Amino acid sequence: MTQKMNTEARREQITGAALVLLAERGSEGFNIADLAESVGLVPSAIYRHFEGREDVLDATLDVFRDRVYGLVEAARNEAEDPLQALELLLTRHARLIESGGAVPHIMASMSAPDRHAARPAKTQKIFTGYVARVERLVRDGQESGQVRSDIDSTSAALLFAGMIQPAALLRHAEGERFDIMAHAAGVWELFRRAVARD
Amino acid sequence: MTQKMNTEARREQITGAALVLLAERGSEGFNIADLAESVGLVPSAIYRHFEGREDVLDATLDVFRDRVYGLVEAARNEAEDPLQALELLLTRHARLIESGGAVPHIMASMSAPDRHAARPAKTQKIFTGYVARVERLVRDGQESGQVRSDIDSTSAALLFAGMIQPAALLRHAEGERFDIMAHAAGVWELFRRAVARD
DNA sequence: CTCCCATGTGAATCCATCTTCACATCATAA
DNA sequence: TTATGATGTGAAGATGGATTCACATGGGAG
Repeated sequence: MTQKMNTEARREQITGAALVLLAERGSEGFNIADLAESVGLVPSAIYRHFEGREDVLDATLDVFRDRVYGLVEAARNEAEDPLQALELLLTRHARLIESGGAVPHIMASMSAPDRHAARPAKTQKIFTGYVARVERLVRDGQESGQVRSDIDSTSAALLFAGMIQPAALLRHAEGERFDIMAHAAGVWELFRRAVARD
Repeated sequence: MTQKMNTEARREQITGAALVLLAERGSEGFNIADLAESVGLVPSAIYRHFEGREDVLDATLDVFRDRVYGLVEAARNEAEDPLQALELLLTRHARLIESGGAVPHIMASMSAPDRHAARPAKTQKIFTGYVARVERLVRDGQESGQVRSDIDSTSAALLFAGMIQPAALLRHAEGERFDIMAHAAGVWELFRRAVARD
């Protein structure tokens, strides 16, 4: 029999594995059997720790949110200034996607409505929260004079989000052939030119 | 009994309805019963015109591709120059999303793998085809001197695609409250500043 | 050391779809 | 007008995955 674990540790293990599966296949392809297998359990064992599939997804979404928001906070703290924070954030997103943690893929896939329908609302809230955090960085940049004051911070934040999303799709489509780090660098140049005060 | 129709007309009606349903709920929530109902048929009738669910999705993807590529061609033909074509294209995407035809939503949702797995490859091909077409517009702009020649056309094309994708998500999340036309205008200003030769 | 409850298992069972099938009906071609 | 094949219908069957449940087992409190 698989080693027993207390529920708390097991839940973390499971949500972590779920995040990987979601990045690979989206929520449609996500199923309990594969999830169980990926943590070395039998499907029914999942129900010792979660109420059901939807509950797993919900908990996984929490993990996801914390990681993504954590990325923004880390970038903010480590960078010297807001513009550099944005660049750092972009780089880290790219690296995350490169290593398989397809953030935007998850976003898109989880927001598809299902009949129980608490999940899409939650996903969307995570996205708007993300955009709001980026927007704050942009506004900070405006206050510090690095970013042009005549641009709309919301537009800039959405544009920033948009730099990452297609990259994840392409990465999925083309795999290794798509050099996502190079993409990040190229697109950052464009973004900087659009928003930076020169 | 529902009026009979010849298969060709019925297929068009069905794929059209499928596109609407996909935009609303993604491929996960897409089911034959609802599709049948939305064209006033009984589920089994769908099988008179398609081999099965996957076949419906495949055919719908064709319709989708033609519409999206058609949008690019139309913009190219109607505009005076490449840059204007891009702006026109962006506006039309926005309008399409506003009226419920959530293009990027469909993209993301259809690319999720399933076990038969021909669909994701096809979806991704549509996306890369779209990016390639936008990239051509960018290069045309470079040749005509409107667009800076020192930017990477692929990066620019992906950035362009990225202007639309988050907008569709937000539109889904916030509905009417999110003014997508205003977003398009704001983000276009940024894009233009990034790529236009001034 | 031993008992017990949280955790793990395998075999049902449930359930929502998709899919098939025998039968009905309409469009249309001759 | 009528025969025929294409299209529509309802009910039954097949499928795949989620969920439940009775039973097994091991880690740790006492």
